[in-house]
Amino acid sequence: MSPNAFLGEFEQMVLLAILKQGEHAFALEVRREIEESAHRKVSRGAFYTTLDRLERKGMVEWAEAEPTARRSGPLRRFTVTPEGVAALRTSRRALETLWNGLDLLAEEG
Amino acid sequence: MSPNAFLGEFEQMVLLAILKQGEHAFALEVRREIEESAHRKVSRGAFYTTLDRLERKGMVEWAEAEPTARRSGPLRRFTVTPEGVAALRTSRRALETLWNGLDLLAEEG
DNA sequence: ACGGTAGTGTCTACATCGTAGACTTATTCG
DNA sequence: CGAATAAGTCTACGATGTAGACACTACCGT
Repeated sequence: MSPNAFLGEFEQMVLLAILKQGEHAFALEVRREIEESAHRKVSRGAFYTTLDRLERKGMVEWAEAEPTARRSGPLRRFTVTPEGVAALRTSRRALETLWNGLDLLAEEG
Repeated sequence: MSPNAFLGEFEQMVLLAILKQGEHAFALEVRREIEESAHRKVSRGAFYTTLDRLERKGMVEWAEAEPTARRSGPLRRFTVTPEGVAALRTSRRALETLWNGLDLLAEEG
């Protein structure tokens, strides 16, 4: 994979939300996870566009699942690849290092 | 301030690096701080462009300083505003919440 | 003194990421 | 059947990330 495995912040959130749902997460649950954790609305467009980009980077994979209720079309279940986990780690470390020593700032308000 | 106080990842890094340098940080030192912490090159263009955008958002302020050595033109010293600190906190919390419970993933490699 | 070199900062241009909303297709309910 | 609902696709555009060429000034060596 390209060494330029940079991840945007929203991309990180999507990856993390998938991981939190355990293997083979469903879209709806992932979106809900992000909305609750980040306290912000996530539109379908934003969500799927980001998911597609992550797939193109090889950080996410998905498989179809059988429809279960009130749905149609292909139902996807997502998984984060090892590359995705590695990229996540890299991004986190960079920020952690910078935050190091400034943690007091993170506590207030 | 606008509710749209979103910060990109690089913007966060710039803000944090300024804070780490203490009040009135110099550009060179801030850049170096980022390069060392994130292990990546930071071009002048990327750096100043981001700084200007942060200033427009009211998250960074700067003042001129007297030249000290081997320099020319206006020498700037940067400061993060309270709004900047608040935005930083918000961004951090969103990701922290998502990382919560996945910390094992951050440790390996 | 003069050109080379280095330290700042500006400007332009483009790639990538973030985001909304309309559109499509298919299922359930009345 | 038609209305309401759900999952996913597509298009388009604004916000961020990033590089490199320019311009200006100060120091150095010859």
